[in-house]
Order: sequence, then C-alpha cells, then structure tokens
Amino acid sequence: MRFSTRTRYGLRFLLRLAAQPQGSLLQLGQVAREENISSGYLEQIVRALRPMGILRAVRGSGGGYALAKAPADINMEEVFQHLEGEISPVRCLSKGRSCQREKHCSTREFWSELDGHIRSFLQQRTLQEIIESEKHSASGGNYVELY
Amino acid sequence: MRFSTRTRYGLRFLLRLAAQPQGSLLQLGQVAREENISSGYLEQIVRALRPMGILRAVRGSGGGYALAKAPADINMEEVFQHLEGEISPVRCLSKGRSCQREKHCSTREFWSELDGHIRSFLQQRTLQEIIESEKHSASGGNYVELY
DNA sequence: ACAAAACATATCTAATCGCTATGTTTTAAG
DNA sequence: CTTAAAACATAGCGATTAGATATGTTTTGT
Repeated sequence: MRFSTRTRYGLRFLLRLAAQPQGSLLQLGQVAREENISSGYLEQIVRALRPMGILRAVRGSGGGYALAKAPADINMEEVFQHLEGEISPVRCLSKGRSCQREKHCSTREFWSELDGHIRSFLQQRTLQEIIESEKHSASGGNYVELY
Repeated sequence: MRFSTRTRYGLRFLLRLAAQPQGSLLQLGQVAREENISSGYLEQIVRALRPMGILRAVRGSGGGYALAKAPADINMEEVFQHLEGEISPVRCLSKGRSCQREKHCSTREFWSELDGHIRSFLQQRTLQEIIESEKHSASGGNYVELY
C-alpha cells in the first residue's frame, strides 16, 4: 500500500502554486527543475489535475499556472481522486463495481470502514493546512531529494 | 493506493481460522478450495504470516492450522505489516529510510499524519471485531467471488 | 510403505509505475 | 510575421511488482 509518485509530485506542484503570491504565474518547467522532476512527467501529472478546475493556465510564451481556487478550498480527497485514480483499498468498493459475495462477505465491512477512514482524513485536509504546518518546520532552502 | 490480494487473502484465511471451533484444525487446501484461491499462492501468503507467531501448524497427514492467539489479541496493523510488507504511504517514512529533504519538506508532515491515521485504525481493529461485524450482515452460504 | 498434509524455492506472465520521446497549439516579443 | 517559449497531448518503453504456477522436500498418521 503506497501512494504513487504521481500523487506525491502533483501535491508538491500544488504546494508550489499555493506558496506563490496571489495572481502571479508559475511555470511548470521551473517547478520541475527545482523539485528534480522530469518536466514531461510533471506535465502528465498536471494534466490529470486539470479536470478538477483548480488550475488557471495561461498558454504561450510567458505563460504559466496559478491556482483558480483558494488553498483552503482544495481538499486532499479531491486531489488524490484525480492523481491516484481510485482510492478504494479493494476493488469491489470502487463505484460502479460490485461483487457477488457482497451480501455475505466477512471482510467487506472492514474494508469499507478503512476506506471511509482514509477518505474522511483526506477530505478534512486542505492545501492551506499543509502550507501552514510547513511553515513551522520548514527552513526553506534548496531541494535535494524527492518524496 | 490499493491493498494487494496477499493481504486480502491472508485476512480471509485468518477469519476462517478464527471462525473455527477452539482447538480444531483447519486445512489450508480446504480454505483454498472454498475461497477460490490457488492453494500454492495461499501457502506463500501463510508463510508470510508465520513469523508473527499467531499460527499453530500441525504437519503431516491429518495436520492443519489453528490460531495460537485469541482473535481479540490479533490486530490488523500487525497482520498488514506482515502481509503487505510496509504500510507507509511514502518510502521516506519507512523505518531505516530517510531523506535529505527531511528538514524542510513541505509534505512530510502530511504523509506522516496520514500514515499515523491508517496505522492507528488498523491497530484498534482486531480479528474478533471483524468476526462480530460479520455475524450481523452475513447470510453464511456459498462463496462465489473474491475480495 | 504410503498418502496427506505442511514447508520451501524458482520461475513465469501480466499489469502497473515511472518516465521518455515526439509532437501540436497558443501567444508574447522582436 | 517569424521565432521562441510556454501549455497541451499521445504513444511507447524499461523496470518493477503483483499474482500466481510448478516442482519439489519434510513431517506424520494410518
């Protein structure tokens, strides 16, 4: 059970945007360089975020990205949903899926509760909160390795 | 983010043992048949559980498995640890690992809290509880498909 | 001795992850 | 109106992991 680099990189990208002065643009290539992420890969990841509608993109030379919503209004459950694809710990809990054992399955209830627990934690966490907890421990500085 | 079949099958195996009358043995092959799991694969999974010390195995003809501990004393965090390998949502939180960004990482704190949340949920859940919640919804019967 | 069970290891296949390569389209600047 | 820089988009590749299968060895009751 491990979250993919997609989710980790995507989150870091969003945090960079959120840390940016309101209204200014940040270029993907710059983030990629500073965070040691391949820019091609980061573009894929950002593409997955686009349908969320939290990004404002300006195309063409001098373009870049900005957040289209306040960091306090962006919760992790949404973000994970788009980056990770599906969060459900087991397939049969994904929407649209079902299973014939459903009615008498000894573990379904357990998986469902675990799923709910993770979801509600993520729902309560906003970008804003993550930035704030960052300020306490952060020393700023240069980025060396990756999460 | 999804738990592997190892964990799901292993949990189902343990539930079968826990549902067994105290002291009696249950054979792996029988569970494999009834749960539609390849017995070879289930053996691998059970092997991963062995170091936990919760299994009593009787070898030779007429042998089988039983729980060596009370279901109420077996929590899911331990079980997952052995079946899933590592639970940490990101690599740098695994024990023994570290990361140069550690001191100024914007996301570490968040991942750590998510990790803690999942862990404590699993720690509080025992085999006993899962069996009990099963009794409410279960209709018994034949097993058709798999979780 | 034999059969049935637990115990053990090597190997295979398919899916997924993480990433690269190769574009197209838009737009500011000269 | 060309050029460069950015966002936008798709296909495919190499390595890893998941999910088994195959092929045994060892133990023990009958």
